Amino acid sequence: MQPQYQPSAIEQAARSFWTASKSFLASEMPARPDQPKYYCLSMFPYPSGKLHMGHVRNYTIGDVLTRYHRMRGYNVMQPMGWDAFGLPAENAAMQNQVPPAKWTYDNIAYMKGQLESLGLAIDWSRELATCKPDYYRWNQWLFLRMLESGIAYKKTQVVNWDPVDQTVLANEQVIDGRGWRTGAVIEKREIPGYYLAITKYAEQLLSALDRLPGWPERVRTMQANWIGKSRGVRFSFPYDLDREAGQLWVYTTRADTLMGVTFCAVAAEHPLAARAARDNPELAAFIDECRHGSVMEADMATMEKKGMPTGLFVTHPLTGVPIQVWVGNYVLMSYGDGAVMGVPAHDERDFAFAKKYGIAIAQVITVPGERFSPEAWQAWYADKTQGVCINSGRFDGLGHAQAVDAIAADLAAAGLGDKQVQWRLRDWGVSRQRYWGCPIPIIHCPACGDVPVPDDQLPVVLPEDCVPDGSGNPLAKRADFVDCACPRCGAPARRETDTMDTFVDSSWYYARFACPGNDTAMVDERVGYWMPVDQYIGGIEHAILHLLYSRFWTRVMRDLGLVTYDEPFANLLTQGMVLNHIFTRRTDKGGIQYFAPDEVKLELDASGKVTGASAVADGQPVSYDGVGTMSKSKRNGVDPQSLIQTYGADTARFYMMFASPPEQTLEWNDSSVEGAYRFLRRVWAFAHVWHDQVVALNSREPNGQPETPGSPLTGRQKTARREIHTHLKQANYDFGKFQFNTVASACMKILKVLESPGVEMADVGPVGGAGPDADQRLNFEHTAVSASRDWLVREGLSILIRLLAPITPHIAHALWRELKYGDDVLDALWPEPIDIALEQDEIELMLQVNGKLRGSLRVPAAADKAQIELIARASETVHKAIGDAP
RNA sequence: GCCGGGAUGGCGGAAUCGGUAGACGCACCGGACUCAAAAUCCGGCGGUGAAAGCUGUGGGGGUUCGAGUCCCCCUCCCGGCACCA
Repeated sequence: MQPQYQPSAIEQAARSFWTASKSFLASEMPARPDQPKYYCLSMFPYPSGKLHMGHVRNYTIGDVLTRYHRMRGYNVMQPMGWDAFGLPAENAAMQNQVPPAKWTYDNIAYMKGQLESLGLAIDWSRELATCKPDYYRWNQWLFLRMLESGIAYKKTQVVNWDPVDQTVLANEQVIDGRGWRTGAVIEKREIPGYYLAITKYAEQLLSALDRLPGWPERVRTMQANWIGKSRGVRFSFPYDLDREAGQLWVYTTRADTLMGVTFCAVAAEHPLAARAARDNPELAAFIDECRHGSVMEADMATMEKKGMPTGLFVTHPLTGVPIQVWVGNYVLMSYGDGAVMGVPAHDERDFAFAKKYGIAIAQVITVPGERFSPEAWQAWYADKTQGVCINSGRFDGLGHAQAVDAIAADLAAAGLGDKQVQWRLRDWGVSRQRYWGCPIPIIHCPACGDVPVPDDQLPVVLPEDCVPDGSGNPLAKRADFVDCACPRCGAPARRETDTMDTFVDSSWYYARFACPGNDTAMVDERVGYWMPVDQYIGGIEHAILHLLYSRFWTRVMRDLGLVTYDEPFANLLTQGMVLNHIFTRRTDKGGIQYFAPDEVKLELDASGKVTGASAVADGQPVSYDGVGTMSKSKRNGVDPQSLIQTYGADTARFYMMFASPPEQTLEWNDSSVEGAYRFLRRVWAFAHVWHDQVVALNSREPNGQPETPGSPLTGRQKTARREIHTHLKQANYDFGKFQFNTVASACMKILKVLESPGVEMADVGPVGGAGPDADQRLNFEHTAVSASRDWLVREGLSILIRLLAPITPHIAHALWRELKYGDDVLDALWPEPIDIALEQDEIELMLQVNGKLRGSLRVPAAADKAQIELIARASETVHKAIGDAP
């Protein structure tokens, strides 16, 4: 055994061993029939070039769980793949004149090497890349099924247009009016495209959230908010304009205030607004302003309410009073019918609007004991469950719920409306005007219109040699792709050049992992064995987009009879981000200069407190700007590759697990990485020192885990053993809670116990001076004390190595073999604390008198309450505490 | 505004059922080894105090023999949603 810990050598050897023994090949036919399956999945990466720390954290968490469950006896599967379509490939292509396909495949090859160097227990035989035809053909196939069932449909609609990426974005991909990827201000454009009717599943997607106890509360809440169910009344104001009769439909959650309507407001894009603008240039100009200006403002919520009267009047559905219609910039065309009733007395926005334009304010709700004033209505009328109707004719005196019921009933009787549920969720627009994506399998025929590509012509293969130049979709210029024959009439036709949103690709990859190699079906019976995913791990940033789409896609597959489960991910762990310190300096020109943490020297006071910072280069002060996500622009990134090269994968993994619980953010600290390395070195050194004794014992009793040592343990050894088993018990508890930071600390504590001098000394009272150093341990005589000591060390090390195995698999693998515990720690039984070891003769009790801590007391573990009280009363501290009391 | 999560030493973080607050690590301080330094090892490390003790988990109340933990009120921080009618 090497005396020095050499991570690169032992890590390479361990990985060669795993590869040679096909250790991580998963099978639907487990070795033992009673083995439960455990499908552990980390969100697959986009092959952007190289791994970042977020990936390392994500995949380490997944790997720890995979290896832990394997040693616990589960039939585990941990696959990996590549979310390989996407815009960065096109951008890189434009910069380097390289086809996106080549760029992507090169990145995959490099990043796969990086993942392998982390020592992940991945079944690479299931690897997939979404940009390969054998994967995306099933996107196309399912899309065609959705067209048949009406889930997929084509429409022309105002869409979110990202001017930088030159493509449409789904609502989910627009954040604060900007593109989720580019940050560019989104424009509105009317473009035809394909949509998936996710709204048909809105009710299911919402109600099933309650049946996902393994998901974080936060994610479920975010999805519920996004789906946005609201109950109210949809009704119409009839109108008759120049003998052109019609109805202005609106939606309200506050039908009880219907009698307080003093105006109506419609969105700029509303047909009624367009009609009024026909002979009103001023209004037309205003509508134009709204259309172009509104989304430009990132802070729409605080934008001033603006409007203009249309001069058109509609009729109040119950009173028949004429109501003026306005165009309002605060009315959204995309929600409800793009029109609202205006009740200034009981709605904040309507109030602001009415006040600005001098529209009447009519109170129709009163709260007993409060005096109404339009300015102060919010203060006393915040809760709609209080208050009753007034000035509302026959509805006077009704509370909120009864008034809504009564008014809805009257509207229904008049044939003008009824109660309705309204959703915030919109259908999912999947057309993208981009090259590097899955082709939409449609052919446009001049005679037959839009014709689906027949199944036997799938996949529609994307040419991989295009180099985009930034001027639109290069597919449109590829005659060999575009020109085709209409499948229906055979006439020359054009192939659709839009590709699918890449979120389609990631909506079902987890199911495909269960069925590698099937080229005749999207999925097969093997999904029945592996799915749903038992543990999914990924970033919180996917809480809405990817996770909601996947839940929707799963339901579509279920309704087509492809799968039988409702939810794809039984348990979800959202790992925290990896942060690092940010150092800056203001430049002369007023800009900000960033300094990498290793370019900064911290100034400390005598207690170790940071008092200032300066740049290493020039000694001038820099300011500390707290922590933030690692990024190139802030110069605070740490490259996983150099970390692994310096310390090895085990140190990187151990540090990641130790620094913070998985769900919390992790603040980078170079010194703590050193600490992790130091610990693993100490583990190795300790194993080296005891190598011969442990090997001797293991060779004598190859299968032996005897629960009693050959010669009895000394008192100190007994205590040490109890401590080890107590830490083990704690570690097992924490593993169950996914609290890996305290598991790591339990490992450190166990090593500390094993290293403590008392373990190898006879009971001769307190040991004077420092304990014997490592070299002396080797020369220790083989007395009875040393025999029981060897036994204790062997047991302690076997526990420690197995606890470490999921976190630092390479060193655990090497030590397990070096010390002859067995051939493969992967096959070792998970360690369990032994009751006898946990027993104590004496226990320490804390003495509290009147709630104040007054000392401690050692009593026999078997003592009963009366005995303890007797001992306590006899103790001096108690006497003193009682005696001092008045 | 609404929803969710937080606040514990110089720092990252422990504390499972209401029962020794600060485990473990980092940083720092002292010592050993060394010509010296690094590495390593030993010891110390919330505040205050010579000590006994007192005090201390964002702030204020409460329940309890006993509260970081339970209840009420407040402040601040992080994340999500938001002219959603």
